Amino acid sequence: MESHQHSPPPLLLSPPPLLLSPPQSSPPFLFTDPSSMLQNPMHDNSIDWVNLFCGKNNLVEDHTKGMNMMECGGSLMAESYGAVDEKGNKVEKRRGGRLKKKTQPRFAFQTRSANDILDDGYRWRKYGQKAVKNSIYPRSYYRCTHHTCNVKKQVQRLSNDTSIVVTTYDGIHNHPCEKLMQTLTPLLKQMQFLSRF
DNA sequence: CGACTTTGACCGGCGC
DNA sequence: GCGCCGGTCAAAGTCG
Repeated sequence: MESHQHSPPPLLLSPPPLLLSPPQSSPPFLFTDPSSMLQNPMHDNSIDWVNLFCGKNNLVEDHTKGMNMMECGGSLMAESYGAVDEKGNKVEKRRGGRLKKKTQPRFAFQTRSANDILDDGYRWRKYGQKAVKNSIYPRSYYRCTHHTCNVKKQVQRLSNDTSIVVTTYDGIHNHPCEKLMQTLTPLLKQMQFLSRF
């Protein structure tokens, strides 16, 4: 690696937690037009987490969809804040359309990709696939393969726009992202070494 | 041979 | 009560 006179950007010196584990630290937002993520040099269809949390964001509430819409980093995202029960507690749909008290954060991403599997750096095991109503494409169910992690995600292609894949995350990873750790570990080691001088 | 995918069965809440 | 529907299970199959 070429040596530089200038110090590395602050991002590399002190990577924010979201770089190590995006879904863990990111707010529950949903990408609806993630054109900027395609420019991410790491993966063709991965999320550009860095761009996402930089810049000025415009927040607009959409009560009809139970979402906060936000423009950020060239992407349109949405936070699903879900339904509210009679006592004002947050609830969310669970299996069979049942409602339960919200216990885990849930956030979704819409990606324009030919590939159904969003490469988010985590390892997933598929545990089910279902045909869903009003969609010609099945919904796939994945669980994080990390033994202590209980995060799930659902992947479904939109029937009215077949180029868009909706990925819904259920829960928070309790471990760092393997891929990003692999990428960052050599960098961090080198920087720790250099910082001793 | 272990990790992962596929796929049909099963479960349980909801609406009628 | 019953059927529908979405989510999960688990056995069998596939892959590297």
